[in-house]
Amino acid sequence: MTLPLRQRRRHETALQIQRATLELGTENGLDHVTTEEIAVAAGVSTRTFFNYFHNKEAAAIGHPPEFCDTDLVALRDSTAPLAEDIKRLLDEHLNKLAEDEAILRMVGNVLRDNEKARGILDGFLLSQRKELAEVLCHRMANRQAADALAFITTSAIGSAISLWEHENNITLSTALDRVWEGFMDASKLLSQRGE
Amino acid sequence: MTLPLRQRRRHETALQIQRATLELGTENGLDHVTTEEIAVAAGVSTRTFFNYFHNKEAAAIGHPPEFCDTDLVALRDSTAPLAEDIKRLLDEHLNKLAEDEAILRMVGNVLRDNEKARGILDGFLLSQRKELAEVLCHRMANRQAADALAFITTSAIGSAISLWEHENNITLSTALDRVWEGFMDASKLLSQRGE
DNA sequence: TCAAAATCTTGCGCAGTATGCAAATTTTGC
DNA sequence: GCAAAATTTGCATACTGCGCAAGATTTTGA
Repeated sequence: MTLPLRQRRRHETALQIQRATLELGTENGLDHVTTEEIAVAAGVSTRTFFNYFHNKEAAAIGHPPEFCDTDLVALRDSTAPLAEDIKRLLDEHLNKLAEDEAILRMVGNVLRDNEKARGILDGFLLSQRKELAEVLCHRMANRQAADALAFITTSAIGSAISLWEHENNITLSTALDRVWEGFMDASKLLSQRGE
Repeated sequence: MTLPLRQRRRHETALQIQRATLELGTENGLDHVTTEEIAVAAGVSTRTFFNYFHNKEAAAIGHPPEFCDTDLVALRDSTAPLAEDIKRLLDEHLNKLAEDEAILRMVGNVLRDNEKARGILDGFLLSQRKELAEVLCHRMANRQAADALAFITTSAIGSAISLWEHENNITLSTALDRVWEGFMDASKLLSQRGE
């Protein structure tokens, strides 16, 4: 836990920049705030801003948490029903996301009307999906099915966050429950009388 | 079929710009080509380029086909098994996409390493997903399940294209078959012993 | 058929984005 | 403390995207 000063500073500055970006960005939309304004608000020079992030959209997204390695291993080796195991992984992951709801909400605001930010987030999801598909391959022979499950799983996270944003008085956790239930219902509907 | 000259011109110029963008973009990556180069290649001024598209990434994506209205109505009103109906919709849609495989392949190239372009495409998919979820709501009580199905459906298109790009000697249609089979398998796996 | 109205193209100018480079500053290890 | 390593910063530069107004083209309607 005792990282060198330099690394702690770096981490902290990155967070400050992300916060400044999100706060200014949620007010009037990220497109209407300049990188210079963000840099000033974060207390660094414009040039330094670009040392931390390639662009303001990346700064808004920041460094979202990845799937926890131990959770992935648990998913790979478990023999419980697949749906239960995946749901457990999602619950764990959402707990991490729920640690800073303020940021999560602001990220949502920015994503709503910024295509570039969505693209950047999409990149993150893509790599998570790949990682997950790799793990799921160990539990099923069919590669395409593993990809499909990975797709369903990662998109459940986004759907849950979206539901949590739009409904009032709902926790992230119950939002995920509702979304997951929807996916389970959808699975049943698709399986019915399928050839 | 006899549109005014102005509209036909407009449509044609848009296509020329898209082609120029994709051809230059696939060579060295879209980031390494300037809007001015694209404009020159397309035979218009830089300013006109921006009259047609907000940015070069949007020019690369162009105006992808949407779900056909009659197909959507058919899906809504059919009483056949849901999986069959959705597959039929997807087949129709992919046929339209397959009409210009050259463009489709170049779009894929550009998307691979351009976040902004992915974000723009994501916006298209989002609206398609909404449209589809609206339709699916008529066939099931559960809103979340409709959203989930819409998600699965639209992502099958992307997966199919991706598979078609990476495997040699495979048609778009058979790529979709494989992907869809994967989704069906995934559905069955999720349904097994689910509470 | 022709002139007015509507629409489109283009050049110019300007604010903002992003990066390379080198000097100044800060942190680290000793 | 001090030299080496890493970081921040200002400056220069190329590119993006759009407002504006002038000029060109197409459509409309008599």
